Amino acid sequence: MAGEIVISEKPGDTLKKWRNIFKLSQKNLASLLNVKPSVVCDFEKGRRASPGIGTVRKFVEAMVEYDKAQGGKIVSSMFAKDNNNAVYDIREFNTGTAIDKLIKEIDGEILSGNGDILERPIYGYTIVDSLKAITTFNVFGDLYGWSNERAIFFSGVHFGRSPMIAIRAHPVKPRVVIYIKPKAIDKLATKLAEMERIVLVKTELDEDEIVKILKKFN
Amino acid sequence: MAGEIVISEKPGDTLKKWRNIFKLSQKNLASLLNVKPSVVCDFEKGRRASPGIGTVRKFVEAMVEYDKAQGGKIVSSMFAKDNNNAVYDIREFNTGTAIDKLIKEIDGEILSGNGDILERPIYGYTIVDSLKAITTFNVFGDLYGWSNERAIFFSGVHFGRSPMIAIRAHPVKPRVVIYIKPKAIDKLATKLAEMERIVLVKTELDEDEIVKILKKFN
DNA sequence: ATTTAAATTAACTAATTGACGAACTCAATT
DNA sequence: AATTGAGTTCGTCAATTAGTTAATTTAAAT
Repeated sequence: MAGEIVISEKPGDTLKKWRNIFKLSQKNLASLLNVKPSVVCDFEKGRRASPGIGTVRKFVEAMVEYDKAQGGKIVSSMFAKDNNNAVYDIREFNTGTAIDKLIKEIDGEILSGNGDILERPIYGYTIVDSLKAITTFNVFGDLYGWSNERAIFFSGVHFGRSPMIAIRAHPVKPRVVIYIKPKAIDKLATKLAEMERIVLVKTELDEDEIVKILKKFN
Repeated sequence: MAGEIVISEKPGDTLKKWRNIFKLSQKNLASLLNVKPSVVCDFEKGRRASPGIGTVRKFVEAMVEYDKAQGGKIVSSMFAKDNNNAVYDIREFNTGTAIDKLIKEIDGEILSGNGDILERPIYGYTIVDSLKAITTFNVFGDLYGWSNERAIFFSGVHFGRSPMIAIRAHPVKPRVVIYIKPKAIDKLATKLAEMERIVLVKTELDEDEIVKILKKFN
């Protein structure tokens, strides 16, 4: 939404489009923003060719909040992630974190990967239930946040075979794959990790502990 | 990327993060933008609390173009859609188009849906090969662009059963489903469409013709 | 044909941005 | 110890934005 507005040729048109989707009049939206309706019009008509991102944010937030107050129909149909409880947590960092530093923090054991790959920075992570991830339709598209310079945690791992096969099949690859309390590690998993030059790690911490630790990163 | 910058608490930090991902120095990026390095720094350090979206766009575009010139490594690993040829076309409109108007334009026959639902506006469409869509991992997550107020075209339809079942299973639903040259129409398909209050349509035009027609919409 | 609501336009401030350039810090080389 | 390079800080200034009021046009609905 915000991204579309910024990138679009005519931000005003896109703003208007969204206002319509949220079924708001200019007056209506203006009052949510505590400004006069003419302001809304000016932006939509492109009189302000390049609004500040603060303004865009205000617009977006006002509409989303309004929708939330009405029961959140529109937004919840847009981001149906809630229904998809395969993803346990997903977050982006603002500064890069070296892979080996992350591994140390979560008390991880390296199964595959060495040398300078371990010093590469990553910029986010995803924690996902491997079974649900594979059985659910829309997971693999949403698994990756903004960049693929990230870590993916899999919980509910038996032998670690399926997750690596899925990664192998998927065009976008993470830098690090971490198995949470795996029962065992299949040979093929490490082999595939090597082929893809992905750092493969296991940890005995559980999801909650991991999230708590990763909160420290920014 | 652009969206993340706009939304983030500290746009400067996020800009910096992306500059690092693209492996550019401030000086380097500045020269791509034809400005002095101090300008880049001022933005990253947040001296301009709310830069204009034009500025953000310039930054993003400069980095993406630079990457493209280098072979597009970073961007292509981010957006790996090309590899996924299940999606034939996907686009957003800026203004809403009434469903019945669209149906008329593509010479469609309504199989399910009536009354005021047909006047609802939609804001985009996706054309997808139904077989590939179902066999490919990451399609159903990416099928929807920015809003679900859209039409989905399925090509390669035999009885129209599987696509509707998939839609039934998926948490986000389109407003209109259009089968391109279906061999036949399963009863269950129309029943499911009614249940979901989705307008179901068939057309005898092929993908190319449809795209050509939809180009007119904005 | 009238009325009303919604949207657009215009004229005008005050605040902020977008840009420069010069001076400065802080590591890393040499 | 001197030099380079990357990044930071800041005073300055024209251009633009964010906002106001008020008048005007468009579009719907009686």
